[in-house]
Amino acid sequence: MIQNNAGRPRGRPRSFDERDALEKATQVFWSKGYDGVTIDDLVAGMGVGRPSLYAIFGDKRAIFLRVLTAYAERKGASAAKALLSQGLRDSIAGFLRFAVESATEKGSARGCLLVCVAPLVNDAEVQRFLQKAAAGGAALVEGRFRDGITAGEIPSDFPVAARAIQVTDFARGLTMRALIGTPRKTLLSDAGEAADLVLLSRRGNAVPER
Amino acid sequence: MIQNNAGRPRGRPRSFDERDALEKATQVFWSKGYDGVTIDDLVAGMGVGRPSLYAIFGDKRAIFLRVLTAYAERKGASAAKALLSQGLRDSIAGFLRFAVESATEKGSARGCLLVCVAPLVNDAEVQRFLQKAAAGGAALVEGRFRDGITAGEIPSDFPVAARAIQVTDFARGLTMRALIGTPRKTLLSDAGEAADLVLLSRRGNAVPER
DNA sequence: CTAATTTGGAACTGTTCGGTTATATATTGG
DNA sequence: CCAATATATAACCGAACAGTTCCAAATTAG
Repeated sequence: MIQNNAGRPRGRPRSFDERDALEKATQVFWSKGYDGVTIDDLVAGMGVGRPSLYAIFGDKRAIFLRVLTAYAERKGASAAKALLSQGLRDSIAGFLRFAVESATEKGSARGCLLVCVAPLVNDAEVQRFLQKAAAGGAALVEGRFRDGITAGEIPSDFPVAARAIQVTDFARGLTMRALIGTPRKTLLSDAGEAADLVLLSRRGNAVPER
Repeated sequence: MIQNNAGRPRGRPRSFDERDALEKATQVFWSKGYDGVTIDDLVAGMGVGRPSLYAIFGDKRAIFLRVLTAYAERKGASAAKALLSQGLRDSIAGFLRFAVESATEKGSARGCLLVCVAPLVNDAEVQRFLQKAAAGGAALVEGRFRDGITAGEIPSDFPVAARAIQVTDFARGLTMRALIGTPRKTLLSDAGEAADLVLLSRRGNAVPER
């Protein structure tokens, strides 16, 4: 009773790290899609034995939900960081560049779990989650636009909500094109031009570079 | 030997129409995704017996390739038609509106076989096809922009290639959002704003309505 | 009407899959 | 060292699946 604080949990210790196993599961779903993944794929990819997998993580759907939330959290944090660049144009360009880079990273599958694979999962809870995530992403960008207004980088009548959605739609488009094999170079260039476009004022003058 | 021109092909007549069966197969793949579809799904959905299915259409991959090409042809033709509206802004808006409407049609699955489903198919031939289709779509829009220059609707230095790609990226973004359940109304509104955006001149004045 | 031809339906076969069970292994508590 | 606990490995089971075979049904040719 006294010895067991911070002590190990009693029985045979696990041969895997739970977070690490979930990250590996992310790659499995990411590369094969939800329906394309079998339990054996997860067992092999996660380095967790079948019974342990069921006992600790649950079935395929439960694993996917955990993977999805963890992935969304990480990606959301990175995206928010990308938006923090000095200068509005660099922030938006950074956001889109991040989308492209993470969708074309070597050693990982192309595309994005949130953008490309999760939407095809036929599950109400997943769909709700994606709607929340999409709204969150747009809100993040919209917030950066608002800050840009405060900082005088864009006029106060800048249509922040509409442009924020357009930025996220661009991210989706670029990410889907990454999935079909469009080269990173092309997408990075397109991301830059998209950033320029969404910063055009309605009256038409491009936002000046900082 | 003389009677048999235009005559029926000899044995027991088919109980299904080949084109119709392929259209039904389209809906099956569209709603369930490639990996989510079993042969029994196709048998049930197409109204074709299992042995006939294999004999006439081949296996799942072969069916999907036929479905994909037929779908792309139809969709490409419809998209081209949508681009033919009088006035450039109506053309681009019509293109995006068509994307949204076909991705939110009642009685059909949401999203788009080309944009949402096919990119996840792990198949080199499918990927090549999608790259061609993507390039074709962008070329279609770019051609419309060029016509707009000729007609004096946009200045001659309008960045036709970049904006064409942006239009197709918007279409992808809108279509993916349709898939996760974004309401048609919202998407239609966003499509309109996207059309406005891509028609802004680089110096910033919106293209005047015709 | 009969033979030939083609499709349709049902059943069959070997494989893969999801999930569970039985048992061996590693660790803590006493 | 022994009991208790927790994980790992392997094997197992029924269901689902892909693809084929067999035979009945429908049609044409003669």
